[in-house]
Amino acid sequence: MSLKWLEVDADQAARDLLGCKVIREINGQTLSARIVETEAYSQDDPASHTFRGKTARNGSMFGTAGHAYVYFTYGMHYCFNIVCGLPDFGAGVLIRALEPIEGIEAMEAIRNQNDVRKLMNGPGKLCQALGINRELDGHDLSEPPLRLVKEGPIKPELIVNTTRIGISREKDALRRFYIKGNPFVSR
DNA sequence: GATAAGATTAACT
DNA sequence: GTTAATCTTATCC
Repeated sequence: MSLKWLEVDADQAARDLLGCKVIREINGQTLSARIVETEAYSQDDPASHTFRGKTARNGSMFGTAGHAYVYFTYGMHYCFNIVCGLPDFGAGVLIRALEPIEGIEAMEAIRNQNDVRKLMNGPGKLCQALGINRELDGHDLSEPPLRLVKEGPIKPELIVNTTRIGISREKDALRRFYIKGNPFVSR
């Protein structure tokens, strides 16, 4: 399936990604989960890694929509983004929380966490649960071992739009989106 | 070459 | 609510 539908601006992509499914194949095992919380970032936004142009770290965000941008932060966590918009414009959507579907036991083991609500309710947590690291930076999400499948759309009245979490610039921008009432949202 | 900050998390008080 | 853990990257000498 083509991921051409991600060639839209980051805010639209962040909305469209809610409800979509992420499928990870690892060690002969299949893990899957549904996107319930996202944040939009783009080159014209001072809070975005791409604001000051292309670097070795953020290069994949200037690539084709539907690919992954994975970065390492705070000395211990990875964060998973989905590139959107047109090539050469650095934009993407941070996946902040997922609702576990398949492979819950395996993920509980790797996370050392047996409460499913706390399994993938944060950007660093879901990367640990799915075994996402820098090796997947730039990966085409229409191909294994990490795929994105369109689902939804979520009804507009079920999407909550708020300020983003954990940033120091552009704190007032309403670029965080999550599914109303979903128990797997980070906060 | 040095330094400060970071799209976080878990464990405390 | 506060803080430690831990290290890469961007930015500035």
